Amino acid sequence: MSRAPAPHGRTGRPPLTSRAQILVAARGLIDQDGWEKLTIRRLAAELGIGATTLYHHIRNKDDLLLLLLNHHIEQIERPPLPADPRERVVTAALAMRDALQAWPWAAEVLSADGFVGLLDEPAMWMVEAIVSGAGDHGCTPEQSVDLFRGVWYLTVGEVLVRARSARRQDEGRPFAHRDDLDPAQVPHLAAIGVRWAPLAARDVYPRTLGTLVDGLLAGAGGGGGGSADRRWSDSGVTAD
Amino acid sequence: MSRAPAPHGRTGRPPLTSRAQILVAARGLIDQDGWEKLTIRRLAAELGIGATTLYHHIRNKDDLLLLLLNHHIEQIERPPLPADPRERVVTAALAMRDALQAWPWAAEVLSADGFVGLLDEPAMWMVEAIVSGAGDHGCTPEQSVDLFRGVWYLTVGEVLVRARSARRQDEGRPFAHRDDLDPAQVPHLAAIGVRWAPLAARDVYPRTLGTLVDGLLAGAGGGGGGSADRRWSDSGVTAD
DNA sequence: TTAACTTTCCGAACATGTTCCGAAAGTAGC
DNA sequence: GCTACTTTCGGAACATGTTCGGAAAGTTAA
Repeated sequence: MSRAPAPHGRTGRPPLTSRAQILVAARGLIDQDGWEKLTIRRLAAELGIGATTLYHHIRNKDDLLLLLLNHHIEQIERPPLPADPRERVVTAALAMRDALQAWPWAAEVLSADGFVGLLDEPAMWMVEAIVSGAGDHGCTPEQSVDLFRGVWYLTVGEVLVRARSARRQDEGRPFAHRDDLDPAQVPHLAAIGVRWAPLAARDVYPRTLGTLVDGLLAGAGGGGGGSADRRWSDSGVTAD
Repeated sequence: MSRAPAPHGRTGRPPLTSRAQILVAARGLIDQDGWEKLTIRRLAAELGIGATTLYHHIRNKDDLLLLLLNHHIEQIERPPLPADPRERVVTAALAMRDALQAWPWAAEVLSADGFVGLLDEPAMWMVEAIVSGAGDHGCTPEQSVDLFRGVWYLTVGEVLVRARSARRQDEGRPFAHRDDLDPAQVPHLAAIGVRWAPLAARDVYPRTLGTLVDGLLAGAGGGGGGSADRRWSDSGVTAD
């Protein structure tokens, strides 16, 4: 049942399965039956190997999902990055959001494994684009990191909440979905009442993102003047 | 082994356990051994009942955590809500953040069960405060919901990401924690390098929140004039 | 007392992710 | 060919959340 006859001076039992095969099979199962049906034992059966064998190629299931996510992000077409710093930040953030949102399982990995800091280099261009946009606008490194974090938190929150809400019956029913709200206690919520659901279903991420970015950029580079880029030049990064 | 001899005209076998007892015991276990150690079987053992019996008092484990969260939020002291709309929004948002952040398990429930829309009335004052602040500032109901959603996404993202990051070795190591970043590919990230970690460890939520709220309020009520509150008055809500 | 009926309790069982430990299958040196 | 040695494979087992079917323990009606 062996496949490759030991490529080189490799010793030990030759592998029956490769990590790449596992990823392909996992991807196939997800595309076919949905990601909820992806289970370790099922994946192993699909590959014709024992369940526990998988654990010699992946650390655990979260790790598997993370590998799939990285693979998915790698294959995203990079949008052309605008020269204008503000537009670059917004463009990259939207790409981040779309990459995660198009992925029903992203929420699992996002929440299950921290996710941040676990992405490979191929995903870094989004971060670099945002940080560089901030820097080119005049932000200090500190302010640039703050900007990225703000954008990142907003994005993660949006993707997670909406992904979870969508799985329930009614799309995005945050609060006040029911009409039993006491107008004396929560007058505004009661006034909105059932209108909340359709309102919350709209996609306002681009607008909210733009507002946040504008505010953070204005509070950083705009008023301060040209002294900010000094700290970047310490490391050889110059605004081009 | 019975406890109460059938309070009223109740029929059937008298309950050995009440939901309240379960919540108290769960709370005790969490306070004692940490919330990771809270398991259905352990909780049942602590109560001296069978594991499956719990499922006649709670829907599932997520439901249990949700009940605990609601109970926790109920006991939060409500901060005095400022009359100024903008300050009211910020105050309520900070209260929301603190309530979730002080709770190591919040992230679990947040991500595990959607969470939004599952809170009881006692938590609604935070939402009402934010929506009312927006309304009093001149936002339409639509704009008010958008404002709340922006704030909510930012808050959820911040709490989730930071909770997850904290569990790992190094606090908040989003990206660029390692120094093997290629300066040719990601110059700004490489320039920041290991400085990212301490920068990302700072709490910038209040500042980011303030910026977002200011931007959303300015984009809604500020320029439009006084026509916005017409839609609120349809439902009998007047700015006081 | 007996016979329904109702509600609560719980042991057995299932699916899942994961760990342990030994068997299997190669290569390298003799 | 034989003996190490190394690496992969996978069955058994465990903890966990959860479901199922029926036993247990009451109340009400006859």
